[in-house]
Amino acid sequence: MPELPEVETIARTLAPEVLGRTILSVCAPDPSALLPGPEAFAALATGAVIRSVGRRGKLLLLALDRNGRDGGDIAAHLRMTGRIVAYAPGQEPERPRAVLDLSGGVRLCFADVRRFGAMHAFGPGAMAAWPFYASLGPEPFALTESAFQHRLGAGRARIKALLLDQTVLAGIGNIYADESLFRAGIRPDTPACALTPRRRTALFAAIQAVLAQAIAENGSSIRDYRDAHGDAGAFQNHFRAYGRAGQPCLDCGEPMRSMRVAGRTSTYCPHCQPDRR
DNA sequence: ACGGATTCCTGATGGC
DNA sequence: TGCCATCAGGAATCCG
Repeated sequence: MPELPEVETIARTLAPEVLGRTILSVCAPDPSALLPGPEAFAALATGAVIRSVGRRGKLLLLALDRNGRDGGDIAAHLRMTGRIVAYAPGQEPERPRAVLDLSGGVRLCFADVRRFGAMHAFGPGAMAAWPFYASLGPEPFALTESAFQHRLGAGRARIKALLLDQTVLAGIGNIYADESLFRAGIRPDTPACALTPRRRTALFAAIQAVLAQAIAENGSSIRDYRDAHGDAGAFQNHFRAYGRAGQPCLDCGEPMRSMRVAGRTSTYCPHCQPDRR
């Protein structure tokens, strides 16, 4: 599922394919893929030039330019199975929900078997008023350690629920929450009020280290994730917690266990991630 | 207010 | 081999 490292990789691989190209036309085999609707999307996007490719949390962002002025934005949320792939002329998109035809014969394809994701088009300045966008917390790499400590608060909310909350920190999903908590030695259901400053420091370092390594490995490909060239990532080969329930802990050999936290399967080592310290 | 359950959706998987 | 139940989960929404 595309989280911060995957979307970052998509942005990096997509940029050289689409920067400076004009959106010539839009088609949507699945009209629900485009918001606020296929006609409105086409009206906002057609004729605009892709000025920059970026990321905010798990959102892939295309900044548009129209006649040298701000042309609005396109924000794609891939949820679980979404893919954004740039196809060269002659290549055929695979099961697209939406296709943007760009100058030079390039086609930007949005595919998404489970249809949870969407591409949103916004006029100039309008994206900032989108509630989801406006409520996003800070980027994990644009935040001081003390600010991170403060954002976790001192309530009874379980730490994993906080890491998954995009208003607390933007970009972390189930994979990187489990991996970060394992590396920090913190059980997923530990309440924030039980985390000492020392534990929070370890968690902050673990989050940054895990995300940086995952970006360096071009993300994690469990099943669906691909970058904008259609290539898989490699961080799934470095998982130490996610998906390893029943397998021996790579640090101590004890069987990994799983529990439900915040509605998600959470895998942890009962020895290396003891409750409350 | 805050946590939990439900909903959306389809393909992979496992049991029988 | 085929069928069916279960599971995967990001975020909106509802509910206690």
